Amino acid sequence: MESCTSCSCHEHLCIDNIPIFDDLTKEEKESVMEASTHKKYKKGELIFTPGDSFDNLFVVNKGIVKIYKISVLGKEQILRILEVGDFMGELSLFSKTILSNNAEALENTEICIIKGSKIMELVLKKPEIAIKFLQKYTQRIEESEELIEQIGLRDVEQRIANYLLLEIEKNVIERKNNEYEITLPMSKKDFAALIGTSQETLSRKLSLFQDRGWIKLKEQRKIIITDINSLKDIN
Amino acid sequence: MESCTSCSCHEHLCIDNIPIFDDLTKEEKESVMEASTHKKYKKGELIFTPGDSFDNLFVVNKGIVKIYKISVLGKEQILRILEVGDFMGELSLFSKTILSNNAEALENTEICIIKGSKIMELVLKKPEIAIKFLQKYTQRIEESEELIEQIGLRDVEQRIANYLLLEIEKNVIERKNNEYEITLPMSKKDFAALIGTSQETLSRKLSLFQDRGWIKLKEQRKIIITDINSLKDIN
DNA sequence: TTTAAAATTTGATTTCAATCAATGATTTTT
DNA sequence: AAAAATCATTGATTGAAATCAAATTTTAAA
Repeated sequence: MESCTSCSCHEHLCIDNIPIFDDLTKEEKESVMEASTHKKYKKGELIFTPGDSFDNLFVVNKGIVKIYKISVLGKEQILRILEVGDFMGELSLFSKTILSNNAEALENTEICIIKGSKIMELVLKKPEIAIKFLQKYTQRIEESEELIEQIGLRDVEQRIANYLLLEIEKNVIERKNNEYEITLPMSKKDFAALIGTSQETLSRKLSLFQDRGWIKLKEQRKIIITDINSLKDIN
Repeated sequence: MESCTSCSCHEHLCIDNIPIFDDLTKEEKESVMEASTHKKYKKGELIFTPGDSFDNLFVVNKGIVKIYKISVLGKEQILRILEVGDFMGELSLFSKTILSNNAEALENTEICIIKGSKIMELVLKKPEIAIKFLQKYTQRIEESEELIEQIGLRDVEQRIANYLLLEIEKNVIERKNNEYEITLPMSKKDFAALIGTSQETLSRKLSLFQDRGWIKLKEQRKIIITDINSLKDIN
């Protein structure tokens, strides 16, 4: 693979960030990368909006992206948060759909854009890749259904508790006995939009959790869980 | 293909009901059917519940099935309604997931159960099948995300209107000028659980729509749309 | 058919969360 | 460092929909 001196991007990193392509040979990876470009987005910039129609896979190479829907009144519902290695735009990959979501960079972000035709070619040639995509899609469906469950069946306190517990499962830094420090990957405003509530209600509930001795609110995005069992109990 | 005299099922019908397998040869179809069994469920019977773990694809051959989640308080959230040709259990097909939803027959239903290993074999051999699964999954994700949008961003009136308009798009029997007759594939109770509201609220809103001259409520499951534009306007 | 069981509708009331409003705290920009 | 903008908290109020309760209607079963 050519070294990447003529551009500021990191081609070799991009595909290596996507677990789906792990099993490709070096040559195959290079061939995919040849069919791809890079793009940078500043914090707050829109990557795509409803009505756009691309035939590409967008891979997050650096930064964080939110995928969301927005109502005529301006209320947001976040569908998911993408971190490094996650991809988007897959919905128009195998059927020619028009995108119906918004994607916005939550911080300065680098996106690697892989041509859809290249992916299709790969899938047709290597069914194992197809299987991996199917597994990823399966996971996506499950996550969507869990969000439906949260919004449809749980109250705000339960949704917050659920989110915090999930964060502990993957991200945590344990401090001392049974204290866990979470750093939100987004603002509280976005956190509210993810769990389907308003920022005011979220703020009130988090204060309440603190009053109850379940959590400690540190910096804007830092929360220390002090009583994990109580969070589990309301769930 | 052997004629199906020794059993009451209709093996030849089953796979023919699934568009994904349209392009298979006769031999391939037979080979799939050999790896499948049939099962009948009475109205109200559970087909699977959370915690179950099958490695099979369940195809609806006759009847209607609801896939749903249920809260500790007994509140239901329907994720989707399956009609003839739709399938379920796909989430455990390509990754070994434990099922997290409930599936219940809404009327007497026949299910065709295809071994997961057979599907996997097919996908590995014929990438076109993989593509078709990917397209189907894409559609599933979109539908889930639309449900999230409905529940998260729209009020009950909008959700009802949206559902009615979607039904018109696919199922309608047009009567006379701009009047459309819809037959719900489920009870109003289930309709409520699908759009994330209570049966009482749904009933009130439908009566309100009727008072406004937008619809006429006929039999329990029959609704005549008399003013489609008003339904579109609140959406 | 009669009875029993569900499903639906309507009424009264409560509740959770949204909205409106204002202040305070952070972060970003100039 | 100051100014502007964004984000977060807290208070007061409203509102949409849930819940509780009971009556009707429809469907299924004896």
